Amino acid sequence: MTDEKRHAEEAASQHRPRAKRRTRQRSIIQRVLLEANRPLSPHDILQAAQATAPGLGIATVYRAIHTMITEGLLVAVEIPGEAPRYETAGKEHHHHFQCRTCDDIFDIQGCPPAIQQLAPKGFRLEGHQVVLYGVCPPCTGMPA
Amino acid sequence: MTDEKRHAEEAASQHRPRAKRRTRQRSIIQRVLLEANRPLSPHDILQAAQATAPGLGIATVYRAIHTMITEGLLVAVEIPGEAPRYETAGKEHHHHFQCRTCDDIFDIQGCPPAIQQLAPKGFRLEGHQVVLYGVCPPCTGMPA
DNA sequence: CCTTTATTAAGAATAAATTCTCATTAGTCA
DNA sequence: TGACTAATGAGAATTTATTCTTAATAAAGG
Repeated sequence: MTDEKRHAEEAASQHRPRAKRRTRQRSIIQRVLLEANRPLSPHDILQAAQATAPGLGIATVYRAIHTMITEGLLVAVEIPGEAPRYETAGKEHHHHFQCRTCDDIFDIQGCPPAIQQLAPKGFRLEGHQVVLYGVCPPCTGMPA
Repeated sequence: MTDEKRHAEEAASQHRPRAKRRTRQRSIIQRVLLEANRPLSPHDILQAAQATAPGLGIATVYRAIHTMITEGLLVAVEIPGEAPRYETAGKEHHHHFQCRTCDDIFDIQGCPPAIQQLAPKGFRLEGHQVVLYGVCPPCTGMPA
C-alpha cells in the first residue's frame, strides 16, 4: 500500500484508534477474573491484580472493565445496595449468593421454577433476578 | 413534680431530646407513603409531598425517613443498581417488580417455593430477594 | 532498534445521593 | 399566651464510586 492510500484510509477512519494493545495489566486483570470464577468489584480486582502488578492503578482497572464489557468478555452483576461486581461473560443463566459476613458474591446454579407465575395480571414479565443471603462456607468456619 | 426533681431527671437523661413533635411535613410524608402503597424514592416522596407542602425540602424528607425507620414505620427496599426506595413497614413477606420503562417499583405477592434448594451445600441460607423486571400496566398502555 | 501512539499511574475532578449547618419557624406544655 | 427547643428550608459540605487529565511508559510494526 502506498503512503497516499494509507493516509486516505486513515482520514476516512475518523481518527479511530489503530488497534487495541495486549498489555501486561489487562492480561493480569483478565486472569484474575477468570480464576476467581465469581463476581468481583473493581476494588477486589485491584487487590488481587496488585499481587502480580504492584503499581497497578484503579483507573486502569475501570478502563479494562469497560474494554472487556465492550468486547463481550465481561458482564456486570448488580446486587441490591451494592456497587456493581463483574464476572466473565458466557455463563448460562444463574443467580447469586451474598455472604453477610464477608460480603462476597458467589454464583449459584438453578432457578426457581414457578417464577413466571409471580407477575400479577397486567404486568409483562421480561426478566428476573434472585439473590440469596446467608453465610458462605469459609465464613461458617468450614474449610474451603 | 417539683422543679428540682424535673431538673434532676433531665440531667440524668443526658440531653436526650424532650419529645418528637408531630409536624405538618412529617404527617404529609407519612400519608404519601401510605397512599402510594409501593416503594418510593426520597425524590418521589418529595415530589408527591410538595403537592400539599410546596416549600418542602429534600433534607426534611431524608430526616423523616430516618425517623420513621427508627420508629418502625418504614423499611428500605433495595433494588439492584438503584438508590433505595422506602415503603411502609409491616407488610408480609413479598418481593418486587421493576418497570423497565418508568423505573417504578411495585409489590408482588407470593414467593417461589423451591428457593431453599438453591443454596449449594456448605452455604447457610438466611434470606432471599426476588426482583422481577418487565413493563407495568400503565406503561403497556393499559388503563390503570 | 526505532518510531508511533495506545496505555498507564497518580492524582484531580465529577456525579449523585445523602448529610450537615444554621438561622428561622412552629409544635408543645405550663 | 409565652417560653422552650425540636424541626424546617436552603444551601454548603460530605461520601463513595467512577471518570478525566497529563506526563511518562511500553506495545506493535517496520
